[in-house]
Amino acid sequence: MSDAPRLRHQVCFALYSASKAATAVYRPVLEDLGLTYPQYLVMLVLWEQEPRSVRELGAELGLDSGTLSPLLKRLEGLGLVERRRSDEDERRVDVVLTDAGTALSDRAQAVPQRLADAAGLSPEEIGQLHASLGKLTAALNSSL
Amino acid sequence: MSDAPRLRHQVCFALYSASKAATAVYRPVLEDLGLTYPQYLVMLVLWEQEPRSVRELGAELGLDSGTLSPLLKRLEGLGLVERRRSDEDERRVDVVLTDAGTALSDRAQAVPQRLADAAGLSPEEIGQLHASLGKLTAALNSSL
DNA sequence: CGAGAATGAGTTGTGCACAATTGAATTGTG
DNA sequence: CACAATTCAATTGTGCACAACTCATTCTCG
Repeated sequence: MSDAPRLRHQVCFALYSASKAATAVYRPVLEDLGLTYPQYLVMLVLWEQEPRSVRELGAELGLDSGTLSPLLKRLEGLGLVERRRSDEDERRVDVVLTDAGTALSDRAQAVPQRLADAAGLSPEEIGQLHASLGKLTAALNSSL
Repeated sequence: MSDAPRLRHQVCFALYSASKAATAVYRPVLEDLGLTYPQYLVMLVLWEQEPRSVRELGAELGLDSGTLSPLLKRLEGLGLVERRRSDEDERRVDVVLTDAGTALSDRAQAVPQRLADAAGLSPEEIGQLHASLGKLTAALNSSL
């Protein structure tokens, strides 16, 4: 019998699968909004507070400019955000919502409920899962 | 105060972050083996049993031929697998390990422990997290 | 003040994820 | 048997993730 690591025993694969399944549930809902999942994450951050520099967005989401620059360019193309060089620090690019970007927040209200409906977990289980994931992510990131 | 959904409250984002953090922990270890994370997953399946058709690999991993075909071509380029048309059903392509692919299993033994070390969770917490993720993934996938 | 280090955003290149399509092989059904 | 429907793998096209690099701006410290 082989002693190779088994796919189904790996927490790593469980995370990978769960994350893919969650974005798959979101995909059709977000498609109605004209957004991909990472674009939705950026909009979430901006709905909480704007303007935000590319660097700040990256810090919130764990993404670098290599990912964010073209993504923001697409959001700008959709007319949801605008980018402009900061006056105080001309290295920075501040991202702000357009009226259309702000307005989209209303239609995004129902998105998270979709996952809760599909999850089939009790609120307690959801809460505990969320807490465990938070601990795990913090520990993993601090180990790098 | 805004009633927009908040980034940090979303289980979805917790999953996304945890999954990215886990693959980031694996990345340097897998780099020593010359593999990316999805390539490692394919090797895991093959170490358990071979040959496997592209379709079977996809069913195990939740990936389609659009992802697997080029990935397998790269694994073949690395000399770890070979692909050949099935005799019984010429639509199928069977993937088999080369000697080098089989041998790599030994060096992959230590990979999963790396995540456990970095996770900072007790075995009980790991087990419960694993179980919750399994339930969640199953529920999400069945809701599609 | 001025030279070198650090920072912020962008670009390039590689690889994964997924939708949509193609084309060959097989299966099912009349 | 014939032929329509299905299955399987591959390809194309779009977008994300990340490493490595470039370049301008800002900071630091002698």
